[in-house]
Amino acid sequence: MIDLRKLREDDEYKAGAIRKGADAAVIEELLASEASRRSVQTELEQLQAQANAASKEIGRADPAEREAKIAAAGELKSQLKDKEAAYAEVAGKVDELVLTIPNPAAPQVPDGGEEDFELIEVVGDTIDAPPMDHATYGEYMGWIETDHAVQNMGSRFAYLMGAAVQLEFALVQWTMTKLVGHGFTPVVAPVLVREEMMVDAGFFPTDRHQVYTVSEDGLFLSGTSEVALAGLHRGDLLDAGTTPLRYAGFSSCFRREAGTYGKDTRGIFRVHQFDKVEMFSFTDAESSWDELEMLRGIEQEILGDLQLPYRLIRVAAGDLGAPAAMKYDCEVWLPSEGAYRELTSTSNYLDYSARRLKTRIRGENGNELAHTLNGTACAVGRTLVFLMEHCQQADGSFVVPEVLRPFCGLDVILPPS
RNA sequence: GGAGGGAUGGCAGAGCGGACGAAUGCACUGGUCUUGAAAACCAGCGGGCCCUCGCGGGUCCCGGGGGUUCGAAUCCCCCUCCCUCCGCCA
Repeated sequence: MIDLRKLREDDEYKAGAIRKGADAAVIEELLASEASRRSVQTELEQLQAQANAASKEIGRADPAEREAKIAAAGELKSQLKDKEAAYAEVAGKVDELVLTIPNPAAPQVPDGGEEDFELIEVVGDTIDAPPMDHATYGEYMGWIETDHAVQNMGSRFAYLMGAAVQLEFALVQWTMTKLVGHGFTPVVAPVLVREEMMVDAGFFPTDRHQVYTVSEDGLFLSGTSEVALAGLHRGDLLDAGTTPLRYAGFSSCFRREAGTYGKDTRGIFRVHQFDKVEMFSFTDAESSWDELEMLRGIEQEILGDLQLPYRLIRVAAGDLGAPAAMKYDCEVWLPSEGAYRELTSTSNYLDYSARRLKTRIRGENGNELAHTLNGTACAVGRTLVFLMEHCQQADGSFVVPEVLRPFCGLDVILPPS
């Protein structure tokens, strides 16, 4: 949730929201509602003060005077009811509108949409397409089964099988080990969450269409463990000095992929269910930008260790998603497509999500909202996609990246004879 | 899934319609005492929002949301969670 006071007072903040596609008219409507809410609140509180005083008097009054005083207080009560209704109406308007305003883009974020990113760094050399793209190769190796998956579960589902499963767990274990070394607390996060959690983490109402609903129980399947990790300090007032708090969450992730018909339909590049190791940090307001650089560094370290060629970009304002103020993407070279495709991403949400989560830090001069950040450590399925093309040899064998070998006990995986 | 019992400040725990934002203890902070510490004593010791340059003031919050009442931590309804017993289960 945005900072209403800042939206009112800071023009650059407001401009940042508009750069992300927020409707300027809606923002003005929100600001007008909020101004009206404040004035109604003051009036309401004055009435409440009168009513409270009147009631207290009744408690102290002589029994003889009570009846008259109760009648007088009853008069106030009806006024109060009207004012309460007026307040509820204007507050409801503010609450409704405020959730629709995205977190303003930070000043350093470029304008524009998907194509308008800022290229920061290109690492490693691109290679030519291997004999088989990942989908063909996955089927060839017996690693990806989609025929029955489609019949049983529908499109965009796959069975992962054979040595690919060992690679999957090796990636998870290797990543977790690395993150523990960086001071992260490992977490296996619940995937089903309540609606309030989705709202507080910043996913509802804007991304509701992307989320699977378990309506009978009022639960939602989260698209990333970020949701549950954000909830780890929901409502907490943290002591200064306890941050940063860093968590490495593992979970399966579920996405409806609405509106992506016909896009990335082959193999497992874009599926409804995948596993992911996610980094999540709670920091104070002063250190979140440094933290973002640290998360970015870990992502680059992981890609470097896997020897995947990639480019680092700063995502443009229009492509940030509602809660991020700034986002880096690491796009890895996908040889079969001759293009860089997104593998990992890290964002600074500033206090946008913490405001709803009510995650605060006790400070010398009052309490302040925490900042939250997240970053992909390893999107397992998609990492396998890239590995299947980069580690694929001319003879069809698969050379396991060196860093993973201790974690799966595999070195070279031979094709079926 | 069935039957009961609960949810109060950092923790423990009173209060069960009227001066209660809430006793008391512990923890914590400052002070007195002490060579120093402990003990003892004194004081302080929530959160959100609004108004105010500030001092300060107001309001809301006793799991969450509604309701009754002049007045609710206290009474009623719904929800969530926890505990005990039974059933089921990896």
